[in-house]
Amino acid sequence: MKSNKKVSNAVIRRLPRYLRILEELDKQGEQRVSSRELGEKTGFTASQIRQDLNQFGGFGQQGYGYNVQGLKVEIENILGLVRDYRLVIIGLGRLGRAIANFNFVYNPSFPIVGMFDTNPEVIGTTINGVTVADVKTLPAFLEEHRIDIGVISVPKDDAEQVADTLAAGKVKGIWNFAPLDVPEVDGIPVENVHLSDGLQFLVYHIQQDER
Amino acid sequence: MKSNKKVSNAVIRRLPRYLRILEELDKQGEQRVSSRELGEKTGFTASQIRQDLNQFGGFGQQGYGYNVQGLKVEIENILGLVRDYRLVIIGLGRLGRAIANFNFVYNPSFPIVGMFDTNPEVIGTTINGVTVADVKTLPAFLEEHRIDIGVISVPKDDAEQVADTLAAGKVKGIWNFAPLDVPEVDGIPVENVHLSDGLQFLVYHIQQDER
DNA sequence: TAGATTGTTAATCGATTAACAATC
DNA sequence: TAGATTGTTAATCGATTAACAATC
Repeated sequence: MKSNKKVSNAVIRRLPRYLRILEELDKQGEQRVSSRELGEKTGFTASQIRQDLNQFGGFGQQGYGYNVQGLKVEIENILGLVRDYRLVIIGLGRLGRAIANFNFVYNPSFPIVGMFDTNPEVIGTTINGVTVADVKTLPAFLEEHRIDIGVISVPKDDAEQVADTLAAGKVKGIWNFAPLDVPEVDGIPVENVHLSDGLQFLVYHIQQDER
Repeated sequence: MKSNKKVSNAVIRRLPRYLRILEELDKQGEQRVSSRELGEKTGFTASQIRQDLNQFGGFGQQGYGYNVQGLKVEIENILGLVRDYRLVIIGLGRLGRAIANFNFVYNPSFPIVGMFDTNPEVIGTTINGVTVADVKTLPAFLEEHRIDIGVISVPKDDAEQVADTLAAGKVKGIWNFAPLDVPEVDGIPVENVHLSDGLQFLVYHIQQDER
């Protein structure tokens, strides 16, 4: 760690992309990579990559570049990907089950350890080995277990209340899939996912091409 | 339409958010909204909102603000949300099925009219009324039907090849969920979705708070 | 050593915010 | 009319790119 002034979110959001490429290169057995190569593979400029990485430290070596595995580990450390993060998910309708399944397959370091819903037909069912409980039991569950991240996939109108319950239960972050922006509660970071926004952005460009 | 210089993507990406709020206000029966109110609800500054909207035209009225329904329609027009867009989805494993279900519920204007996979156990099954076909039949299907958007949810190593097939079949846009960045082919716009990146961004902030 | 590539400063570019005249 | 709020220009801010000395 080199500087103590806050690093911008724009930089942080690029780190997972760098990480993806580094994992790829590592799997291919590559030992070194230059900022130029990394630029080609990520679509950013070499200059920007060096600028970004130097916010955190001088990970490279003049005349050589970066050690693939070393840089991968550095970025994992920066992002905090050094331990598992335990999730609960609230709302196991279609969307919730989809997220649970996706997460089960693609994010093994983010185990979902609790599932909650209000629907009596859903409560008691088992998804990826976890039994869905009544959302009324959520506060007690959060009290008992140390939960890192709450995933919200309930209907829009219930989302804020769920966020409040999660905040009261001292989760450390909220990953929201309900189609509204959940505001920060108690300074707990929130990541609002709006898949449809990306689709609408795509449509804009499709329509531009049609002119 | 007022100016003909290209509007930046940063602006376009904010439009779906404005639209969400306007739909909400419209549903609540609100007739008018000021840039200040819109700013409070979206988290952007009033100044930025006026600046953004004026890239496309003067939709407001001094001393009054914006007409909710009018502005909603304007933004829908800008984004191109004036007709349905027909999708095909390739890859109906866990992730693909999740996306298909999500899309079926939340994006009714984006019907999935074709589903394709390589797995004999998946081919022939029906999801939301659509029967999964062998991916070998995809080129013929694209030839026969006018498809707007191809959704990619195949394993990483197959994604680029699928993208090429979609491009050859003259889709107008690609919505990619495979965990790599599909590059543009033939200038066809691509929206790469990386859910895990958002989760990693969240983890960074969680870990910062723990300092 | 010579060549390559970083780390870092300075220059540029673009996006956001502030300010206010226009006007409903 | 007076008050409110836009549209728009100018100022500021921040992020990206360029350049190059340092150095492996």
